[in-house]
Amino acid sequence: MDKKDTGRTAVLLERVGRLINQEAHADGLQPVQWEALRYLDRANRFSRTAAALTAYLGLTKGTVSQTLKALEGKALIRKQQDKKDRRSNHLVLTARGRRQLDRDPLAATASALDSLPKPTQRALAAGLSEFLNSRLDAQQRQPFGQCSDCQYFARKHQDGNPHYCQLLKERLNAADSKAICFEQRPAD
Amino acid sequence: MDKKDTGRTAVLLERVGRLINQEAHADGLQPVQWEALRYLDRANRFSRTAAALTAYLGLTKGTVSQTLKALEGKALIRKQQDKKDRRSNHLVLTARGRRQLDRDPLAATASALDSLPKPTQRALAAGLSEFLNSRLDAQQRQPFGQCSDCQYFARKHQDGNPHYCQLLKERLNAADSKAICFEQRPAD
DNA sequence: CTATATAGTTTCGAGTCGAAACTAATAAGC
DNA sequence: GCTTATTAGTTTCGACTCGAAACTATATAG
Repeated sequence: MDKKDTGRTAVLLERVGRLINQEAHADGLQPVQWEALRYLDRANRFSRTAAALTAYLGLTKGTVSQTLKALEGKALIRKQQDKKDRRSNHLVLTARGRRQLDRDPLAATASALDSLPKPTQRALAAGLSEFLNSRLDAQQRQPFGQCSDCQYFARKHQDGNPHYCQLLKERLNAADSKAICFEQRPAD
Repeated sequence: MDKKDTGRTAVLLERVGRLINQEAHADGLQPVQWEALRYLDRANRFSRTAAALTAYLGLTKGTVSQTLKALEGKALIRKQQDKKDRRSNHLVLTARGRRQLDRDPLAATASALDSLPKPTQRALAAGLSEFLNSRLDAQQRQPFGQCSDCQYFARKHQDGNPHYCQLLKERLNAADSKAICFEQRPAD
């Protein structure tokens, strides 16, 4: 693979991104609105805030605020004020929001991926993940990896006890541990 | 790789697309404007029209018309009326347009790709290409492959002569043959 | 010689996005 | 305590993308 080839691959990435974006218009939702719903579905309870979503998407907070307003208007999410810090809101998927995710247009992408040969699938996933993380790192953006792959994650804190986050000093149940977290820092 | 994994990969694709799009804002040009310049740089002489670009991008002709107007306003392209069919214009990169391509923000993407391990690079390129073609096919969109990989391509039409396109009935020089074509249909 | 198809433009309205100014609540310095 | 950041989030504005639909002009088919 010489320089011309990687240029070719970069164009390929651009085109695939554009294609997916075009397919992501569905049910009257914008691509970025779908992305927000997906995020809220996968983020752990510490990460379901406008600030974390802003970091995840790499947009400005003003832009994200508008997206959330639109989603709230469609009754797909709800804002719930934090008891301790009354500046901040927890974003909650409504039942309707969860139902909306059943019609996620990204399912078409996933099923197209699924019809590729398994080794191709694995290579694609690994390559994309490596590329994404290297770019996020270069831009000093957070990786938003899984909680259980984090350096602050203590597995089975004490025997029989739940897992534990040494940064946020919080207990983590099984679901929490598989969710993505804005504070996540990959272990090694 | 089960269904959940492909869902994960689909999200990865979405995020990478979004990231590249964000990086693609440079020099006062919009991502789609860069994409048009790149297209015009790679398309053969039969494919450098608004109609072909419209098919390539998968947008409506009205939208593409605006993009081209903007590029013409910046003196990066020129429209040149076809002698035979006066409805249609040939799009020509100006010298300035060609110089603009030297500052293509996609170069950052390419160099990030280049720093991945070679096998990862190859797998990524192959996987993306396979995925893209399968989606384009599903949407009945043209693949815009290289002229020389086309079923209408006659290599060295007669000994010592240039290559030849059996669809457009035109001679093809070496550069033409490596360019992308809106009429391209992959051989087998 | 009219019908229709094709290449492209224009106008409009809805939406994304960043910049910057803004409110309100919390944390930090002294 | 009291002032001064800092942080969470909203609002407003302007530039831009995009699709839909109506439009012009040229070419082709019956």
